Amino acid sequence: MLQIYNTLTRQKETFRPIDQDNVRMYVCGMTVYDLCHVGHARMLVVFDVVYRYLCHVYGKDHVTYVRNITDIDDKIIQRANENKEDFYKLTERFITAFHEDTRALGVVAPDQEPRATAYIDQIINMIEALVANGYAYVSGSSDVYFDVSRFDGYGKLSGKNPEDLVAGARVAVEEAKDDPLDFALWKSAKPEEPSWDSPWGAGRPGWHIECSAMSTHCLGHHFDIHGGGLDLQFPHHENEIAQSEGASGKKFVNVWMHNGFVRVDDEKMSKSLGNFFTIREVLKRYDPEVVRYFILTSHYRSPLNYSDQHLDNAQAALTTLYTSLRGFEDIEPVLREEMGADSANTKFFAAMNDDFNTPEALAALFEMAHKLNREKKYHPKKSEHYAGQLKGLAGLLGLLERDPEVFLKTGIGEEGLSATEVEDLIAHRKQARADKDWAEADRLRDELQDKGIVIEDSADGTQWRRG
RNA sequence: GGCUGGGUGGCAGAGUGGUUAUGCAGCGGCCUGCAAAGCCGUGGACGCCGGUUCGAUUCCGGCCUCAGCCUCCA
Repeated sequence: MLQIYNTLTRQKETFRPIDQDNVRMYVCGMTVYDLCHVGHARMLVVFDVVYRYLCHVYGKDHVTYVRNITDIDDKIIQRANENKEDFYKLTERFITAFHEDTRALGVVAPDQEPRATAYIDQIINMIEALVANGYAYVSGSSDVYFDVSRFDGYGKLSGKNPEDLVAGARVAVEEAKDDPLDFALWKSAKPEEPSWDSPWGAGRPGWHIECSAMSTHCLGHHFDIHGGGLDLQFPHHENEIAQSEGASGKKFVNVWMHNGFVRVDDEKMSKSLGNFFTIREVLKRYDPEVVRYFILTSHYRSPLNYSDQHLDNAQAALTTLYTSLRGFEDIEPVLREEMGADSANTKFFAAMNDDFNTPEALAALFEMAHKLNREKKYHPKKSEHYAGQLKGLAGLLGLLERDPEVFLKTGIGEEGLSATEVEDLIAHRKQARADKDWAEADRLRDELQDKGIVIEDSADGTQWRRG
């Protein structure tokens, strides 16, 4: 039974889909005005694993994953103005870059990727419904605001109560609002800004309403899982609940999931602190699977500290797993979840069923790799069987999807020796060894070592990898 | 100030009322021409102070401390 921690109830719950034949998940994706950084990578990878696992449990055709793109908001307009660039061109540019990054990271494409600007009609309809239901009002400046005081239970997701929020509000009170907690649904157009016609005049949607409109339009008024970064919990997701339930009169989402932050030197990685690393920067120095492994070494709700040392560690660990698969290049991934299957398998699924405990699941992968290695010499059939299972389980995490030889022999970033140059030096060393010229053989090995090539001799010959 | 969530061995990071996390690094051994890889074995931990308990890192209370949200943010 899959257990998921629900932010709404602050406890782990057995996951029961509304409809087993159509499990529905929505995740707040990117606001596209800049390149993605490692913090975004975490969100993408975490929910990619959730999606993969749901597909495993319920079947690929029975899961619908929607991850939106916000392509109109204050930051985008601001950035477009700074660049003196058309806002549409700006967002196109960063959507392209975003897709390149997700592909590089092996993130499975969602079933739908709605863009806010394609949902203006639905957004307007929803705002009209909110006005009609008495949850929204039009200000003197023709902006439309959500009236937080009208919505019972505001704050239940983030564990805040509206009175505390008012007391601690550091928000500059906008004249047009009745109450500082109220938030904009529709912003009237300023000169030189992109705008759309609406019953309240030309303008553009507020940020929060976009996600409510896109998610309910794609998945219905009531669906299973809504995810996103911890920083979206308040106010974004709180507002989504208020808007969606206010407009439909139905419960919005059953399970809310929030991933923790990536930190740098114990501080949140963020644009404003300037301590971020973009995905493409990191991928110049580390294999994408290394980055994915690194992200999965901590539980998705825990903080994750970013540093080169941690990436190096992840690389070493992943190399160990790939090394165990050497010689099983064309192995078929095997997935067996039945009871009584071997312990590593059981441990893996128990871990994943326990709120996607990927650190435990990775530990199970190493158990499987050990079994595989132990049997390699005397029971190759058994070993092959474990190799298939290892590939199958790792595949659910998006790991070990490459050919081991390719992974082990591909260098990232630095130029180094070419494969043929390496093979050439190894051939020379082979001759030296045949001549029992150990000094020359060791000299060649040291030479390779200096250039980042690790040599491994065995009865079948010499293997090499970049280390 | 209000609200969340943390503090685990050299590093990272799970978990548990009494028994091995796991990875990287270390140490001993096997294997090897020597290595590497692999295998076998091994040392090392639960912020502080109380309480509950036969027994607490694990439950309860207090304290210290860190991070996050309360403003755009994955």
